[in-house]
Amino acid sequence: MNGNAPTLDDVARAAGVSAATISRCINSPDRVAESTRRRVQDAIDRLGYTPNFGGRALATRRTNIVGAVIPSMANAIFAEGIQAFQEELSREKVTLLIGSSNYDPDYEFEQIQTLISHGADGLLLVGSNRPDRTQRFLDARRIPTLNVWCFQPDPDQLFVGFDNSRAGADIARLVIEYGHQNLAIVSGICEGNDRAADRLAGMKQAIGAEGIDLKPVTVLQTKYSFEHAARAFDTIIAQSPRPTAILAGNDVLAVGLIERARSLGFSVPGDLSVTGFDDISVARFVEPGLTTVRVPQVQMGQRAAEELLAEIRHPGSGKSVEMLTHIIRRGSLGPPTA
Amino acid sequence: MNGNAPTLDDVARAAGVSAATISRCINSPDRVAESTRRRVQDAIDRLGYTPNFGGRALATRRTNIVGAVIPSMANAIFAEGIQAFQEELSREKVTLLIGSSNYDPDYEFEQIQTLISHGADGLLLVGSNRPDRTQRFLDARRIPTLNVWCFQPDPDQLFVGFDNSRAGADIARLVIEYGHQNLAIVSGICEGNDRAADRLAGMKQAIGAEGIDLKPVTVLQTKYSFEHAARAFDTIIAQSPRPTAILAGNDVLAVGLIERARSLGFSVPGDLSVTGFDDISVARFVEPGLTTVRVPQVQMGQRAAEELLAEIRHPGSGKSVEMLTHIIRRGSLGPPTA
DNA sequence: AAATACATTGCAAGCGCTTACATTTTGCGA
DNA sequence: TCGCAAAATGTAAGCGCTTGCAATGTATTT
Repeated sequence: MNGNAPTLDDVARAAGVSAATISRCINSPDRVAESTRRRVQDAIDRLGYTPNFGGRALATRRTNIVGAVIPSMANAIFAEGIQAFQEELSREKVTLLIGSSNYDPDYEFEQIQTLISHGADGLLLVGSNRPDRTQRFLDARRIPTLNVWCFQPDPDQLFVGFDNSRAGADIARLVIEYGHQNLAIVSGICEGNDRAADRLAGMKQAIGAEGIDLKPVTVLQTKYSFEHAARAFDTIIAQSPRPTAILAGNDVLAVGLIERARSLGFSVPGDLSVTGFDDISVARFVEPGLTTVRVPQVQMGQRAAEELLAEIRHPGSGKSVEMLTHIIRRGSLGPPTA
Repeated sequence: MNGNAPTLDDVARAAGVSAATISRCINSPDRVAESTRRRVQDAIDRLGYTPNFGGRALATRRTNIVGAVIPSMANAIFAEGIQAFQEELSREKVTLLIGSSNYDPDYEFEQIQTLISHGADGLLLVGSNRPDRTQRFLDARRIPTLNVWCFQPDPDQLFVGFDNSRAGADIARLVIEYGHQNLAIVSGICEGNDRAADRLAGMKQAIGAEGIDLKPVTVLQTKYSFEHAARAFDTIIAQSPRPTAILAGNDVLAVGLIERARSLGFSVPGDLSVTGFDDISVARFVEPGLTTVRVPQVQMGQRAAEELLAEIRHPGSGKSVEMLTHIIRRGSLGPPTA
């Protein structure tokens, strides 16, 4: 904190009223006479007073902080959603504390603990499968928690997300409709990442259901970075027969694949089709544009804020909501060339 | 907060000692006998106790929170630096609260106030020119503040950044060295953004110094987005004579320009060279790779954390540090074709 | 064995705020 | 003008924690 911050008492003295009145001025202005309110506001402005957070937290047993732990800040995947989430929160004067877990469950747990001990009234988490230890901690502390980016019909947990598996199946089916028989999948790393796992499962299931033999389908799991995607591309392109389409587990991978393909002289989708997942903003700007699954990030962020706040204010009142994804067709998926 | 959280007193009772001892166990374990410490630790674990943040903040007048206000979370520009900043902080058990200002000075002020009232011990801000109102507030509260992404030799303020103007001049000079005479600049919006303004000023100054007439140089200011860059490209490409090189104010703009150029059938750098600024991760992955100014983000984030913490713990001890940028040459800049 | 130093622990005040309750002021009808 | 309800304000008790100081216990020295 900081030594010269004026306190309620300072303001009270300056305005010639009691501390309680100042407090009321701030928290329920309508319980204070117009004239005093003006005088108080004046003093507040003059002194540059800001309520001390610790004191308030202590007294109300509420912090008006909600925490979010996202897997990564380094790419744009969560940026828009979080931004929307934050905007919605700040409309309600609640502050967002963000931690990032780097896709590591242990680190996620640490971040959660930090957030909680800093008084978060509620938590936004990405995905839903976490270690027992984490889940037990959450349960024990009865922290309102909402999971995004996934959806399960589970009455004990709150979700604002979508069915990754179904979306994965959708895009796989589309690729097959285009006539591709010879596929490869570049997935994110599934361990500890239910979104990646579900997407992959959905893709595989759809591929199998369409009567394509899954065995020869190359499936790679790799980190979400352009570099890793490029390396995955090199592996895949060495196969024979060479796949005519690559399904990527997200757009970062897909863009990495496309860039690598083109810099090696392959044409997309001429020699090779690529599909993505997420529809982040680069998806529209790579050449060719990425055919991908659109995730309603902004809407998801907003709705998550609403439901989480509801749950915080009236436990039990938050509702799970399933959002729909749809496929955005751009140029990166075309028919295979025989 | 949350009703069932155990308090110090609970632990004290469980361990059969006084609250003070528990507190000491946590904060200065060496002032407590080995045996008691074990007993206390036991009780803490058993009860799942976590210190209440508000109480602690109130008692110590320290929150161990530092705040950062970045202009935007929606693109990757600040992501790496902030990530590095956060990692450095968490090594010291300090938590980072992030706000984003959307490049709006008013909103920045609001975010700063929120951060302060939530008890931030110090602040990381991007750039240094802010409205008087903001600066006055900061001064009045004597909040340790550190500015990144820019550098000025000002003993009253703390900087960990670099000279945008010089870097802008550097890259402009390089473009001219390649033989370009007919230039355009697509800058970020300079109002309220000293980095953008400095970069632009540096570019102009270098261009003038190299004996090129500045008047006909098209200078556009636009928002940092692919879309806006694409629109700027359309304006520029309609000029005659058509510029042979476009200097972009940052990589987002540059990538947007390149993508737009290529999708309209122009070759880069054949028909047109493009340079960027920042060296964000896409810069390496667009086709062609972006020739740009490398900003040592990670290093900047780390160093900023160190200096800000120093300033917080011992006011006056934080040091400003100027970092160096250098140009990364990739394929997007080539000689003009006559 | 007494005196001393030091390590360990407890006591209690107070950090800045909210809020139930008590008190004062105001406005209005009779 | 008085009485009374309602509105406005004040009083004071904590919220959970840290920390200076006091009290106790233990080891060391003479």
